[in-house]
Amino acid sequence: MIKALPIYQQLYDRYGPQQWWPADTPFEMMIGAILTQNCSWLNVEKAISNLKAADILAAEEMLNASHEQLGELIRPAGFFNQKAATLQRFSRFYIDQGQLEGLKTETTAALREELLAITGIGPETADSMLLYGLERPIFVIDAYSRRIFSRLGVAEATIKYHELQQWFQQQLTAELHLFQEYHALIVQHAKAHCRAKPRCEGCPLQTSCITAQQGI
DNA sequence: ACCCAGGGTCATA
DNA sequence: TATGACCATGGG
Repeated sequence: MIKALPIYQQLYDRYGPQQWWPADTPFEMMIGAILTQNCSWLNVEKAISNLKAADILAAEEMLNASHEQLGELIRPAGFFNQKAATLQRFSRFYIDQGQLEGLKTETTAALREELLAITGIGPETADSMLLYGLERPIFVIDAYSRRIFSRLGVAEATIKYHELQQWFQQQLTAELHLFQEYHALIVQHAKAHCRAKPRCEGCPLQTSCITAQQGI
């Protein structure tokens, strides 16, 4: 039976602390979570840079901007029509709940339900916001988590989001810092290791490359 | 030219 | 419930 903590330790030994999420403010973090959906972080940085340059990286300003202007600014992050609409729906919610101070007073379960009710925000985006923006100990699952842990034999490749999340949360103590670092390390492993050439040399997980086509 | 990226929604069977 | 189409840009 493979345990989650030894895997974490191997990743941490190799890559060190990640200090996620890269953002100046919680609101910027949550905007980044929407923008990074199925798109490389490099493109997200361009979009965020555009939003900052236009001085609308704030909830009120984002609502005042037109759909067309917002879409143009975030164009590098792809799916810009969908994401522009999602950004404005999220900004509406953020203001209605009393911004960061208001969100802080809500329970994690209530916050999660409310975030998932926003069209364009699914489980991974909501949990990323909770973990890194609102500092709640929720374990974030992504495509890499599925590949790694299915290839390690922990679960089927088609395991549901909630089930794999429960697998982690049941055996790890719910410590914010641990959950934040663990997810970041999984992403770092995909970036730094699996894209290295030659691929998969000295893989700390001994499970080959975790990109979609290059597995075991 | 192809594959992929720090997903999510909606229609269909 | 469970696949498939669709959204769209930029890097390797």
